[in-house]
Amino acid sequence: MPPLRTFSDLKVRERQNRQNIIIDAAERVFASKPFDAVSMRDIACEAGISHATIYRYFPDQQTLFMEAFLRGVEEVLPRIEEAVRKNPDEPVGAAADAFIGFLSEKKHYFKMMTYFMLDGALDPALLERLHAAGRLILDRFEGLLTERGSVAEPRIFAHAFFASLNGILITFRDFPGRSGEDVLQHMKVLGRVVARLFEQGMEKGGTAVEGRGWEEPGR
Amino acid sequence: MPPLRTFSDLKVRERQNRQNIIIDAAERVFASKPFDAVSMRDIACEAGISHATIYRYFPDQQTLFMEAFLRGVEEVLPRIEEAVRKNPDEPVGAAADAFIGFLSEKKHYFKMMTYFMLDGALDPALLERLHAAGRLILDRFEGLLTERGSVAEPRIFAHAFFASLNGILITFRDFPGRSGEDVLQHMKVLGRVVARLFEQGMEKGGTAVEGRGWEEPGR
DNA sequence: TGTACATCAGTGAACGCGCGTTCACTGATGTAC
DNA sequence: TGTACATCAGTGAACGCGCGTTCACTGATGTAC
Repeated sequence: MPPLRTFSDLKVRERQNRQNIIIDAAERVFASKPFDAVSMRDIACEAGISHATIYRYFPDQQTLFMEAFLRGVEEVLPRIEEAVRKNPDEPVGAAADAFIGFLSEKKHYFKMMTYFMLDGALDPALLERLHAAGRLILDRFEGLLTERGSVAEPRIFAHAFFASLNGILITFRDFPGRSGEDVLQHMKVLGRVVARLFEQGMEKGGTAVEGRGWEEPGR
Repeated sequence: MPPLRTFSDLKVRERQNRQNIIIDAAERVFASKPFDAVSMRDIACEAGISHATIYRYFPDQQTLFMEAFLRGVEEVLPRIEEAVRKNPDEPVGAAADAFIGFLSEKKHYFKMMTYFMLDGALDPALLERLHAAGRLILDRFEGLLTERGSVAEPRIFAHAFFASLNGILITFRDFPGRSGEDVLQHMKVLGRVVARLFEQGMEKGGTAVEGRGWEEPGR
């Protein structure tokens, strides 16, 4: 956080603080009810302001949602780093564990990610921010995998690994009649299985499946 | 289809036909616009009836959606069988390919599946039908995997494989600035990578990751 | 053959609701002269 | 010191919309007597 030198700086900071309070409120609301049921009025109520006030800080709902989501990405990366640091003998498994643990604990981030991925009618500028965030995670996964061995197309493996972890989260979250603890345990087991398979694949080396190259947009 | 012996049979059949027309219309609407944007009025319009008429055939929206979705499951299984039959030397990869190809072609089924999995507020009876459908697919995947080798907990591997394929679909569908053909190609490559890793894991044998047992509900 | 009745597909209008967003306005604070 | 003005956070009411669902009703068909 840059120091405050002028009254003008303070004004900007205060505005940012107010924006943050709204995002905080949005996260709490997202955490408390299904995604579809979250309205601007709910968020405003949680933040203790009128719903009209939100529009003084965010141009529309999608932007607010995206800001809230991007916080999740900022948070998950340090979690992965920490897990890798603590488990140097099985970094991929630890990363999978951290990823699943975090997105399972903070379900609203995952719900938002799924929503954004699924609906597709996002403003292009917001979409680019979403993909930039995805690329950060892919970069980290690719780094972890290439430490275990060398394949012709490591990025493909990173894509597949990332997708697998997402799939575990979407397929098994909210399994009915299970405690949250059991579900988390099961998802983590699946994450370990996948991580081990990818590690073995990297150690075995060789080429990825034959197929055309694939450039991520904006890379 | 059972033969028609009585006028009463015919009446039942005709009612089923009308239900099917509504479900057909629903699928066409789902295929044409984002999930959130599909309304009962749209579906009625597509079927050429008043929206009130739908309620003479389905008690509510969720039930109609679920009926439409379950058709997808009925369709995907034969596709998998056919792919396996045609590619006896790499059944897992062929199954992954068929699964991804089908759900990518019929995007609305996948959208519905994601919606149901994500939102969680389903009627219990409908939820059970959803899980029964999932179990059918898991059974088939488990069978394919165990043909390649033996592990302590094959069901865990089937779960992870199923989840990975779902993850590929949700993570990479609607990649912006790509033709549908490119995206499908990429997803299929990822599916092959995952399939090969699972095959290798099964061939290598051994135990799944340590973890508590996991019983699917209703099994 | 004729009449009264039952069944049921189908319908347009209406209900009640909640949504995202906008607007005209208030009121507090700081500034220029 | 006082006054006119500018800025801007915040607001309640309203707009316009579309949704899922229900309701009272029509009209066609078959049935009982």
